[in-house]
Amino acid sequence: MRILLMEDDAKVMETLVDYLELAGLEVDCAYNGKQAITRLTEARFDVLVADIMMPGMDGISVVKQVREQRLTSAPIIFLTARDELEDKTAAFDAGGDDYLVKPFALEELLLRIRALGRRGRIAEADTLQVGPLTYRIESEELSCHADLLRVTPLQKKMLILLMQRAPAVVPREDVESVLWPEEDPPRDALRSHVYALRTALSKVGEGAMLQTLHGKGYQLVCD
Amino acid sequence: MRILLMEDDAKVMETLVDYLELAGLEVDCAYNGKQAITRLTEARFDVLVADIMMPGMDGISVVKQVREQRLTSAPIIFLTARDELEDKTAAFDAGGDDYLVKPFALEELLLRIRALGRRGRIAEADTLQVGPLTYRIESEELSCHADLLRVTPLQKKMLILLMQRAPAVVPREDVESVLWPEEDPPRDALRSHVYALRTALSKVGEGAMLQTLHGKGYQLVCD
DNA sequence: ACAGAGCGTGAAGCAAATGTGAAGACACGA
DNA sequence: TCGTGTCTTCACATTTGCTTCACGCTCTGT
Repeated sequence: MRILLMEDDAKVMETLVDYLELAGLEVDCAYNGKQAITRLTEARFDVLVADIMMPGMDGISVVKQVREQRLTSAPIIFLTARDELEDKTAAFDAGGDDYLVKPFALEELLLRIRALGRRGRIAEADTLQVGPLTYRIESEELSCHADLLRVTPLQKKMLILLMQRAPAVVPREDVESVLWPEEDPPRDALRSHVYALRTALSKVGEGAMLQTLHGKGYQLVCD
Repeated sequence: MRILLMEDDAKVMETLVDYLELAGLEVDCAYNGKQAITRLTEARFDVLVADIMMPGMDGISVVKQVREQRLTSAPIIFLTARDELEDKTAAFDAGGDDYLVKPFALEELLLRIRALGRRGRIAEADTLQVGPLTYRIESEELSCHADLLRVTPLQKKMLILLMQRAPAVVPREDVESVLWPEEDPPRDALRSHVYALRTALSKVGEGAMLQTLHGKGYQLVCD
């Protein structure tokens, strides 16, 4: 089971990682919200564990963004030092699934991770499919019909995002914040990448799948 | 959202039922394990809430049986007076999804019910339909009969509003405040948009659906 | 029936968003 | 060091969508 930890305190992080790895989980770390979002676009996780108090962007905002952009459907467990009902409400409203108040037993965190992970893992797929497009998650291969799609890393990231959200319209801002999580998005780059991706899709006869919705964003359509 | 409560204490049960029903949930009661299993074979629930201490058959055994027999895949929340880690381990092992120690705030129970219920719930209606018109909410596609309806964003917004309220008459002021929520509505724009929308509907043979009520507003009619 | 307001119709104009393609900037490995 | 692949920028063309305007028709109340 793969876990993503969001925690700014290096010491706490180390304790958590040690314990969870000892328990046989694969653990990945993010020390702030931006790192977390980046990791989420790169890999798949079964459960997210987020400290609510983090510098720059608090955990709740991160989770809100993650849920709104549907970066993952994995369950999320919040950690916090405060035991106030308002905090809990905010956490659950943001899309959290569980809430642990410090200090807590590490065993209990493990229990709750396993309980939530068990739930989501049932319906996990190993490929993403939209019409003739296929993305094999393990090998990270993109293909259309039977042909391998040759695209650059950024274009691949963009196409995967569109496939994850298909057939929904993905706002341009969402695409930008996934492609450039750290900095401000470059001025005209997105247009060029969309153009390039569409050209690549045209070569396998599916250029029309990538639609622009003027003023809104982009969308993958079938037929 | 439908909840099944398993609780042997009638007083506690009453408190829980009152609170949860006030919060808008549909609540069903079982005073022991056998009743619970019976109810589970009769109806579908989104979340189960089980007191661990119940006479005859304790909550954990009930849940074990429920999970083994796959009577439901709905998430289960345990209630208990004991805050021992072994109890929690047993609860999660049995197939529980959450664990609340008495005394707890009713609000917190509600939060956790909602968090878990949200996860499993069947998707809400995903299309809007008025006569031959269909709006697929996820892909944001408008179609008439089988043809895709090509309209501009503002026209789309207007048509969706009319569909949502159909067959009611929508006052012009309402349309304007939806189309231009921030500023004052432009002087003659609405008329042009209605005209354009009606033209678009005519192309698929449904121009007559969009009716004008002189001095009142607009309306979608079928036949 | 009459005046005035509301509405239909179609064209025109404008600003913003997007498409397009080439050229430059940059990092990285051979 | 060079070459390669990738990302970004820029300039220009094109499209899209919104608003305005002019003109004539329709409806409503008196």
